Amino acid sequence: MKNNLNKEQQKAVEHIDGPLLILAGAGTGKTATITHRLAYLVNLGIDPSSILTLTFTNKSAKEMRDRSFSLLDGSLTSSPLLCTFHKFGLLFLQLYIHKLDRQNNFVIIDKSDRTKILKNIDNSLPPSYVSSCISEFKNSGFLSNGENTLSHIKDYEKIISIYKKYEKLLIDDNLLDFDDLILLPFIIMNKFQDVRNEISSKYAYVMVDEFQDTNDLQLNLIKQICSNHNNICVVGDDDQSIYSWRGANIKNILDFDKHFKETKKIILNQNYRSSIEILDFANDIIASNSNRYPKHLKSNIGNKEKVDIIYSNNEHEEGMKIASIINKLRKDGSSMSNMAILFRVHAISRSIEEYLNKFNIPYKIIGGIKFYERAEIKDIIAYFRVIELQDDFSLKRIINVPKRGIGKRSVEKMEIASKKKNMKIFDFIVSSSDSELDEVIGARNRKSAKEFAENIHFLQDIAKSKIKSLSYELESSFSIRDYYESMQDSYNRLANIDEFYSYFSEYIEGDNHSLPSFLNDIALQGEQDNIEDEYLYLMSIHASKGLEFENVMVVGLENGVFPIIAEDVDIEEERRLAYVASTRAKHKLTFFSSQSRLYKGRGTILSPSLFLTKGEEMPFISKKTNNDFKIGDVAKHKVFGFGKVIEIKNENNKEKILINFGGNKRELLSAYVDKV
DNA sequence: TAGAAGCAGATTTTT
DNA sequence: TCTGCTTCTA
Repeated sequence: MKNNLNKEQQKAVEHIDGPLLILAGAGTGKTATITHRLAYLVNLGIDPSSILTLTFTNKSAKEMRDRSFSLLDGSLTSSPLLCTFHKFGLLFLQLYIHKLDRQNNFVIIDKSDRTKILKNIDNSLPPSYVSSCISEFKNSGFLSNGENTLSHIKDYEKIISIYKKYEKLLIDDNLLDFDDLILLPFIIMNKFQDVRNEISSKYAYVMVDEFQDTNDLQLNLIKQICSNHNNICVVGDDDQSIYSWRGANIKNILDFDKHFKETKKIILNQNYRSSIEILDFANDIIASNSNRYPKHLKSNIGNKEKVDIIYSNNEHEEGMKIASIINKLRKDGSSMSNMAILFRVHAISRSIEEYLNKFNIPYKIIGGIKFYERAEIKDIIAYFRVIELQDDFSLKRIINVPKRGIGKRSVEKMEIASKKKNMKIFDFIVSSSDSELDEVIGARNRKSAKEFAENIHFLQDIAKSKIKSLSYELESSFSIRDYYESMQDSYNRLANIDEFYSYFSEYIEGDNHSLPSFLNDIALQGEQDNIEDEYLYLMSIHASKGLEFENVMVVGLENGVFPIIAEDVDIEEERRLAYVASTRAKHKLTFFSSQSRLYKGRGTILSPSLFLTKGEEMPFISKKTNNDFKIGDVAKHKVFGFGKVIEIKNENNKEKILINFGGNKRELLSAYVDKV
């Protein structure tokens, strides 16, 4: 097996039994190490199918699969399982969900489906808030009928009651949300020792990527899987833990040796990505954190390109500067995809876009609505699901799309009537006589419901006999194209649908690929944001994790923007974000900081981020008391200069003064203005 | 049932 | 300031 690993990486690769924690700093060859280890185990004669590797994203699962398979030169006798946590949960539940008296023809719902369901149950609390509470419950191992440690939550009683209704609805319709894909496997293994033993002996070697991002439930799941052997190898970087707000618990990696006794720890320090200058800066930032394993990244790449900090007076000046720098790089022949613009909050990208447009710089923003979250795609998927499963949830989505007169009330009536008969709505439509159905929804709606069911039956036959033409037949049976054609934004919608169809036909032509497996696969499929050469990419720092660019520009380095300053914000996590952003850069790193910015609809005066000033100056959260201004006093402001105080008022215990700066009147908090 | 008008809320979003 | 959602109106 060819390899050019360093000593520490090699040590990690050759560790076989017992818990191993690999602390891999940014750019230290984490993926190389994990994939080499996988190949190493296989080359020792260990059955590949007994090796389980878990990741968080489809993208990294694919990358690891490709890399480890290429190391193995096709010498595999069986396949190692290398997939996301959620995919593992899905595969598990297909085999074992019957233990909970549920069937394995479940449908996976996404976040917006869940919000919609919650809204229908009770709209008196914000559904998104309830949704995140439910996630929190599920991810801390809370069961709908069990105990919990979260009773301090606001509106607790009410949320629990919504939660119980929600769970009942999921069970009745055999739906699973994303959290269930982890929670239910945990519950099953926890309850049934035989299953736990079976799984643990099947997967005798377990690896987990990005371990710093695991939540409590995932850790517990891993413990179950490893209960027979403790052969657990995790890779991660506590300094890159930036998902605490999604339940990720940094303690999982910091206290790893408490969870798994006799852990061997290997630290990868040698960075192969960034220049010394960039690493010095990044090391310097992260060194201020106390919740971390002390470590210091090293690099042999010196290029004498300093880390730049560029200040601007406002966001326009900043946009202009960024666009001209990029334009110059482009003229010098640099590929657009070698550069990236990163920000903490999407809201500040607008002003930059304005100037990129002015300079004709082609760019793309990563983030926003994902392909599979688009309404038109979800509609088509719902049709496919009705064809395959006839589940109520999908049926309700499309029974009136395109409009066929079966409105909300009619659906409600059918739902009640079908529940009485313990049937799916679809089966109720099919099996009821005309007069029975007329009693529920009236003759006119009965006609279109029956017609709908006939069309679905026809498509079911197509799915069996010539599945390749399913999308074509779906189009013509339901005039779906006409429906979207009439909508605004029809061009994009139709293009999305076409893309979906072509993905479907590609998929279906593969080996052993059926409609059910297609539906399961796409349920967990995120968008593959492939970086294309001809575009400059703009993205949040979160979205940049795992990527690298020659030239990285980070904008909005101002207290209150980055770092965000608020009561519930963990400044250490903000610092980790600064660390992640910095370590994306290979050759050149530039920070932009503006003295004012139009933010949340207001022109705001801002001070340079404490990540740049090392915390020497933090007026945004300063305890400075109000100045004792009088009308007529001369005041000095760091940006607006000298002016005369013309009005003083007190609002919410804050002194505000109106100052005349040479004809320009501005109202400012007096704590930000000096008396002269 | 589409469009207007009014309103709150604005951090990140691997599955 | 802008967006997305709810409520109102024709």
